[in-house]
Amino acid sequence: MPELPEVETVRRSLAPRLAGQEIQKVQVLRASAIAAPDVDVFTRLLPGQHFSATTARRGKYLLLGLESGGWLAVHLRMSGRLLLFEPPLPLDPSHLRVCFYLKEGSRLYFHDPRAFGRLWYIRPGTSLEEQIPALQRLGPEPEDLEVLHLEGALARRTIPIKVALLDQTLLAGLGNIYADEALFQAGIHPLTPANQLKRPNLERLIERIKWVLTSAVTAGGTTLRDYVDSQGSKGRYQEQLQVYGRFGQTCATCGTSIARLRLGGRSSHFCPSCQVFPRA
DNA sequence: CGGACAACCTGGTTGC
DNA sequence: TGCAACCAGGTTGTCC
Repeated sequence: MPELPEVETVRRSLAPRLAGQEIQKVQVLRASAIAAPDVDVFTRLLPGQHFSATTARRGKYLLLGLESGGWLAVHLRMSGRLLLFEPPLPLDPSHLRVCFYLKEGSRLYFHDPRAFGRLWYIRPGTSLEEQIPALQRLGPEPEDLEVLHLEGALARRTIPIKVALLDQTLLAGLGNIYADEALFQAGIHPLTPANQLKRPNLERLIERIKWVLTSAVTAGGTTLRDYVDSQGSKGRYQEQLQVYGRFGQTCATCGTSIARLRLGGRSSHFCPSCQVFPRA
């Protein structure tokens, strides 16, 4: 489900409501939802702790600060949701994976039908990178992305640019929806070998990536099916999608029928006229 | 190292 | 209607 804009929207909707709240009890309904430490340690160390006003996001990882100096880290993967509500539970209880009972009465729910999502408790004084190895391999945030970095990272990569954009070690936070949208806006065909893109094209691509992600954050993310923020509100960026999920519909720029192909196991949507495959 | 692909899970949609 | 096949916003591990 969530890419950078959705994770960021969850962070913003959660931060002010969670700050200062004390965890009274933690109930883990599916052990595999806890990546680290062991479930019994997780449920023992968190009660009594207070959420601080500090939250952060790195790529698609959401980081919730604790006053102890520790962190609760969350990756929503495909279908995860973090919701802060007063009881009763506003969701299908069969997909509830973790429940944090807060002292003031509300509850923080980790709800995840597909069960790919993961939570970590990072002890005070322990580095996030130590507990979450993927964090240290993460590429730059899109807002910090510079053309020289991208050019260097792609120099030996012959994979399609679309597949490269989904590689979180290259660039953190982009997923299938926004990769398709950014390539469309940059006029780049998704099959273009990554190392064939020259600097002007890369500059345009970077600019469009930043634009798409910023616009999507402003719109509160994209809700295709499941995604909602921590208050249950849907995003609105789906109204602005130009290619993703629009197979067979007309391109708003030129009227050509939007095409779809399978790349790296995922669907890619593009306009065959606006996004021209480079000639050898 | 780069690249292709299966695996992890569950539910919704499509097609016969 | 029933049921199999395929699809889904992500990441990781394995194999060549």
